[in-house]
Amino acid sequence: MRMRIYNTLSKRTETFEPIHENTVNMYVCGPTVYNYIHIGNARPVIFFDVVRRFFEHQGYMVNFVSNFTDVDDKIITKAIEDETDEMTIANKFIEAFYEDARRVGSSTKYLAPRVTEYMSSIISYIERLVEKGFAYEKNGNVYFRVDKIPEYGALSGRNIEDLREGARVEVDTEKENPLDFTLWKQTEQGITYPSPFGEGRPGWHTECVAMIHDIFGEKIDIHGGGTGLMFPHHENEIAQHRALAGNAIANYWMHNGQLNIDEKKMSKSEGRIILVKDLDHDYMGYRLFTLSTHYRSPIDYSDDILINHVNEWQKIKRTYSQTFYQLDLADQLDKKGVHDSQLSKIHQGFIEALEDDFNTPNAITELHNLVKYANQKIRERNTYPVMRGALELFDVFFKILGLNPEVSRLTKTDRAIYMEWTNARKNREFDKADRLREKLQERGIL
RNA sequence: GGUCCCGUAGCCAAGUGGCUAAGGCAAUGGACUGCAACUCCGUGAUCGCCGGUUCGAAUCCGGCCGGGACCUCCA
Repeated sequence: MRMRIYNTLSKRTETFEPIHENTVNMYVCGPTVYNYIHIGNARPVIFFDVVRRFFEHQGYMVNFVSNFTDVDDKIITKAIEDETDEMTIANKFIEAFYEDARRVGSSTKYLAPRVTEYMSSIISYIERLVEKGFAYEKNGNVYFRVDKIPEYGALSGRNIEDLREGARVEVDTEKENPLDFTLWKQTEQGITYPSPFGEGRPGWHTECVAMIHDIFGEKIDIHGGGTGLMFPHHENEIAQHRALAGNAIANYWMHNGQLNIDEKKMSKSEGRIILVKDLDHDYMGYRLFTLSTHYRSPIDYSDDILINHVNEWQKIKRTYSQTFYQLDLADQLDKKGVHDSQLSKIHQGFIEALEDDFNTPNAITELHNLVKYANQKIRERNTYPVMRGALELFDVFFKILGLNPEVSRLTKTDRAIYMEWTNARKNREFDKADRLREKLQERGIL
């Protein structure tokens, strides 16, 4: 079976055809580093990590790139507030981002270009847009001529006419068209960079296309990000790249739905915001929660819903560790597992779910099926080869989903306590058995 | 005002024209257990409402009700 991906640009589910055989070149819009990330920011961090893991599992070589926006008004404001410089703020929150990404189980081993490292590329990209007549300079500011791109709006399902009608009264009369967006901004406050248009800063929309152009040198396979970026950010990226290269930069555009809190969009001003670092629950439970809804649907966060998934994760983890420990106790951990028809069926269901536009909820259903099956085998006697097979399958699923049960081999002490407990129960020494049981529970073995 | 999305059991959620509408959490009955926990087996749905298309609709079309997003460099 081939992978199928819903392409926001065509509004259809398409079979994935890589540009280069067995390779996936993908780019995901990263954060503006002026604050700790919130749980909504974590959704793409988790989801696209799974996308990468699954492609890799399917034998693709994945070149994953996700940027850091480290030049931005919000960073400047934050630097002034904290009486420091922009670089300090950016560095601090880049570190914090990596820490949060690891907390939620996502890999941080990928290329993460920063705007400050690509300034000359961004400037020359803008220059070329001006040369070709797609952009114009006014008083040190450079704007993109939206009218020059007939397809403008195709990604987000709008057209220039609708946008014009809906546009609020624009104070900025410098623009030829209120919909034109800023490529370069002449500024006095905060860090500035020299350019042929004067001292200033780049607008937000050029960095991704300039980086993709520089790093990949051509159109990429997948461009991803949150729905909130579809308009105007991704629309503007496409417009710029159509202007220079005549294509939409990426063959497949993927967008993850928004995360809401209590059915409303997260809002800092209304105090409805939860930072990843402040989430006082099991992060694997949070990851499971995120993956339990299809990525394109909005997802609603509440403490109750999260606890629901934290419990779910506890159960999965318990089954995994019980399978692991029982095999360990029987010295069967290093033997090869047997994959019976039931395990094969579960495995196949899991892969098919993910091939179908990354249907993680259905993949998780197969994980539950595996949990049930493993538990049944634990209760039966002499099923070690199948238990070992189940454990191997758990490992495959966990690797793809980025879940980590953190179970390691029993120590000598662990084994000794376990044996003692078994004996105490056999000898009907229940007081002793209860004390040992408590110990085993503390060690997470029971 | 313009554009668009969603409404499936107490909660989360899959399914988007066709066998008895997946799965999980919670609840509850039973089995297992020295007791318990864990686990296993069982128990739950007029698919927001009304109408239409069709041999057949949760799935398509229309209307209504309810919730939400975007049109402001918010993932």
